[in-house]
Amino acid sequence: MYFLTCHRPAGPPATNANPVLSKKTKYAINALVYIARHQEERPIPVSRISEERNIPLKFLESILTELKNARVLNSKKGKYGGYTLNGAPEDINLAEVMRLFDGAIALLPCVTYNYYQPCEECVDEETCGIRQVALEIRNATVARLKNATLANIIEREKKMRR
Amino acid sequence: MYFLTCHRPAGPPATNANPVLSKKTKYAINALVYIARHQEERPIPVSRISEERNIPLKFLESILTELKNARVLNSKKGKYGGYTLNGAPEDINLAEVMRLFDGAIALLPCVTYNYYQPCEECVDEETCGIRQVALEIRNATVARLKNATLANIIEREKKMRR
DNA sequence: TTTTTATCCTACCACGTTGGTAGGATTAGT
DNA sequence: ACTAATCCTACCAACGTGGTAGGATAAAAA
Repeated sequence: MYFLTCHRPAGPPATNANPVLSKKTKYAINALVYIARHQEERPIPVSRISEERNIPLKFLESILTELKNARVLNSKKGKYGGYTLNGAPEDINLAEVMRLFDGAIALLPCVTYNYYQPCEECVDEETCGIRQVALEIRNATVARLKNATLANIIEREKKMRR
Repeated sequence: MYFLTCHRPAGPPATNANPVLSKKTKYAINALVYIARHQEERPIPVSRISEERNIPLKFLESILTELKNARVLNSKKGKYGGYTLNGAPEDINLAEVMRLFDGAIALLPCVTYNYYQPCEECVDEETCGIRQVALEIRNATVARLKNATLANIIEREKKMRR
């Protein structure tokens, strides 16, 4: 799978690296995968995930609280408390998580579903060529993100290890 | 083409609309399309594009200068000066423009080509399941963006008008 | 019932990026 | 010389990101 290797060759100075996913979202995904992997045991406390995945404790705390409020996680307070998944690993996907923290998944605000708003500078949205491209990209991206459930990610990682 | 309609129904409060493309990039694309459409005439001054497409003059000025420095546009100074495309409309695509202004096109910094850098929190990049998903999305997105040349966008818009 | 170990809640803040504005220097046709 | 363009430097307000600090609350174990 040659296309999996994309280490940077000699080339442009690599200034402006501006990835789409916020750290918050990445932390959230990492934590969810971790929890999904260790489901059989007791609820998992934030402190453990923080140590194992090297995520700032208090920041991660706020993230998991948010996931709990969104009903992605269950929480149990007190000693031996912690977090568990609210659904099956097959039912939690990256689209959901990204939408929760980073909002819309789209190049343009006018092609989002949950957060629609027009482009101010747009003269005619119905015949806007850029919009069409953005819409196709959005549809393809969302489809892939929905397919990427926690179970799917764990499965992928198992395959890669061999 | 039902999937082209995506106006927002009753639902979540539509707070966090966080599209990927910066205004700078959108302005750039709009300006480029405009210039491509009016190529036959004299070089096109910033002021005209600013008025017609409703883009702040001084801001657009800086954008077009940047496009010129990147050799996407030619400029001609002085009276009756302005901007012209440096290449054919078939040879200027959205991937190029986006990379110029917004940098990498990717969900994660570890799947970018020109701007590669590892995820700090990543334990093992080679077997990272999230990375695989992000890489597939990147490849699909870049392919579509490269296909979206100025000529292609104009063609799309012509079709839509009918 | 006290201690321990969790979640949960509110407030705060430094830093960088975005989306501009202002003012003028330079260049080139008429 | 005038006019109409690009080009260049500097500045700035507002906002989002990525945190930190400190404690209130809850529950299980001792």
